[in-house]
Amino acid sequence: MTETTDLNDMKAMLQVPLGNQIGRVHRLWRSAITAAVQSLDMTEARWTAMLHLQLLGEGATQQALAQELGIEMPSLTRTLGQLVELDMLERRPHPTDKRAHCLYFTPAGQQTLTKLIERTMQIRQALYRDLTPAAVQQLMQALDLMERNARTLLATTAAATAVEDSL
Amino acid sequence: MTETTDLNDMKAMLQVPLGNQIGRVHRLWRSAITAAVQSLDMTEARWTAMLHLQLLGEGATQQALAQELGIEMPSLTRTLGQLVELDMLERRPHPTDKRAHCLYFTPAGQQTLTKLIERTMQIRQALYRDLTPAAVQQLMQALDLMERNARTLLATTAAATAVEDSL
DNA sequence: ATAAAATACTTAGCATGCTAACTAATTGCT
DNA sequence: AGCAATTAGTTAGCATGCTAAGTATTTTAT
Repeated sequence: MTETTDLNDMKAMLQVPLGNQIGRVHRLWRSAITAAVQSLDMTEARWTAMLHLQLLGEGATQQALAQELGIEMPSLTRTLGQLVELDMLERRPHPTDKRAHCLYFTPAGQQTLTKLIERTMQIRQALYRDLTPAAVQQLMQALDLMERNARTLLATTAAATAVEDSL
Repeated sequence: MTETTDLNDMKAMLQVPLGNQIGRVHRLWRSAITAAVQSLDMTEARWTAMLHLQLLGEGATQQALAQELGIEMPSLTRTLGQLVELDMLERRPHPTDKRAHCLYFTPAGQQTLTKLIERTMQIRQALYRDLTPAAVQQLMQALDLMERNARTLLATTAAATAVEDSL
């Protein structure tokens, strides 16, 4: 009996469009942030870059920041260009590597950062409403697992699919 | 002591860049799918529309499908245009409402759908690897909660921010 | 019965992710 | 030392979400 139930559970699990739910929550979360910070000339990509630069510490390279954010360099390049244009950040030459740039906040950027931290804290609070710290923890762990699984999958799928289609 | 710990937990929770993790997993999940179905001329938006049309049943309107997908009409219009172009779907006039279109699979669309179902099942299986059905369930519940919270927040934030900024 | 409001859909254009392809600098191998 | 491979960054262009604004139809309210 238990075994049957487990199998059913497993089957049911595969029907759940979890990926879509993740996408939906991501879009909503993005909207919520955008609404809260647009008056600071900030968009999702911009405030994310600002906050994560602070986490890494000023002086980080673009490469390091891209890694931290989990996005590709070209995506970041565009956003950083905007932030420089807005006088939030500046790119300084790397002390030893002439290819690399190091990122620093401008005074205006520092001010904006402070407000940003305040507001995103508030938004997180609202989004996590009714979620226990334990639940957030679990959520994070489950997402980490899915991230690892996805990376593994990506490393192997392309080739396999090509073979399959040639049949 | 317990109280202090709870407060610390709460504070720690607010530091977690969960939103970013959600975005990251979403992008990876999208990549995994795209890799698996690109040989069918399918992209994330396209296969999602196909599968959810099947869930709703043929004959659904675009509006109904947009709701099911959790996206806005213009996003869906574009994707449906592509699917019609690819001879996967057709838009037929609604029997009573001249504004609306009803969606149906073409024979080619039916065939593609079958393969799509197979492959996405496989991918889900891979992504859920090491996650128990209970964990998936919890993940889904937590995401639902966050979705509701985000919707509530969105309904109120814009106005509040405007006021705050005027100070 | 008719004018106003709402609804289904489309079109146009922005934001942000991506890959592909390029330059310039660094590292590594012989 | 010198050429090949790698790495940091950029540019160009696609995919897919969005909002704003327009058209045609339907519903609602007077």
